[in-house]
Amino acid sequence: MQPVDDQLRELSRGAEEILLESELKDRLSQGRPLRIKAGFDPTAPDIHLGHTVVLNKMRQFQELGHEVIFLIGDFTGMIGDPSGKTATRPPLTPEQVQENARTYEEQVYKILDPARTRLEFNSRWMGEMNAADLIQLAAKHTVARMLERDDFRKRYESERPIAIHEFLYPLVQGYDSIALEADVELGGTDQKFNLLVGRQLQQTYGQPPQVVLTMPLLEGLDGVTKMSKSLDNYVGISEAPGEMFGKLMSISDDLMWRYFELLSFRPVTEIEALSERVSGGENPRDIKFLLAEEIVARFHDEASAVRAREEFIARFQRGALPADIREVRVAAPTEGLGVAHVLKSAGLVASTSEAFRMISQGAVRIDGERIEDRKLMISAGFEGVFQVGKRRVARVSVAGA
RNA sequence: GGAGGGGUACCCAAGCGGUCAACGGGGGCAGACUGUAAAUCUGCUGGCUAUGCCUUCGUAGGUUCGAAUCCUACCCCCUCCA
Repeated sequence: MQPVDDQLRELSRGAEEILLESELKDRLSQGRPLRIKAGFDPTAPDIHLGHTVVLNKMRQFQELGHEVIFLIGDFTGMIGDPSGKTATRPPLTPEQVQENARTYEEQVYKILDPARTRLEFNSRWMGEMNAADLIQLAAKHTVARMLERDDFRKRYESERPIAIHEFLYPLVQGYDSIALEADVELGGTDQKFNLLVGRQLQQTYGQPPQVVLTMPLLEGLDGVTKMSKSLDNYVGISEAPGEMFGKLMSISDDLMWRYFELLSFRPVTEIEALSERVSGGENPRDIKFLLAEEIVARFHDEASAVRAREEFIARFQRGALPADIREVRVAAPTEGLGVAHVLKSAGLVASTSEAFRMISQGAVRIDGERIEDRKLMISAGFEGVFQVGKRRVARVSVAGA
């Protein structure tokens, strides 16, 4: 194992908070592999880069020789965690949970080392708990302490309802730490309260309290709100290389540094050097290329990353067509079909109204030539590459009836 | 159970009898520019058999030449009282 100070430096990189750092140091000094716990809700099996911030940290622990436990909160998921939500989440069936867990595994092992990851489900111990056990657990914590949690307190003060089971949720999560005898628990900053409950409960159950390590929430592509699927500002880790590369290139030059900090495996010193190169007048785009390539290579491979970059340059710098163009056949009467209808049938626009709008804005091209006549008829038998803007392309063949 | 406020396009939000397919902002899309799908600027942002027509302002009716705007009923949300 590496020296404690080296480990500590590595582990605190990018971390929002470590409670308590001195305790982490002590545990690392024991020279044994620590049990690292991180819990995941089985409701969102489509992992995006935002989720990987914590996964990256888990991986670091693995690389340092610690035991990482990937805990799927199937029991809690079946109840539904309503915290911070406006609407109650629909509870999941056991089948859905199983299905989601499988999807999770496939995706998560792109970052984690499967050989060094222990997969657990909290139903293993929670499923056996009876009402008396649960009440006993509930007796270990007080309402006042629950109300310390920001969202509970706000709701309580503004007289909005808090259901009793919402209080149970952090308790169950804390109990997971007891069942696993966790040394460290990782989570996003939004999990801080729950993680701290775990610390407190472990102590009442006679265990040393776990170290809590929180990671910041990654901003989405817009750079403002946190990355989430519902806001559609995310990069899914299963996305195609080209798509992933393009999305990463679309982030603002400022946001790029945040992504480097939280997503890149490059050493901090190297990132600082990159930053200086930009200050020195280098094109930030080229630095962004490095980021996009690293990420694409991580979830696909090096070759795909290089190809994605080359295609990006060809397409957006030189205006070339993408490598694979979707082929579409559109049926037309013998007298032909208006452009707007061809575009709509080919799925390049949502409606003929949109097609007309795009034409009037100069966004439509056929075989590279800009179309200005909205009444243009495309005759049966015509075949060509239709473009709407830079990103929507299809090779359309118009077949006679 | 009582009193009051509100439901408008993807989101927020104006409009409160005709000039409203509906101000403004956000988001999105497109164009220009560019060393980037950065930044910036400009435009667009209901549908269609398209310079006209059709459907939209919680739902269903009604008044009116004419309603998102007025009336009635219903549904939903919020605040206060009990």
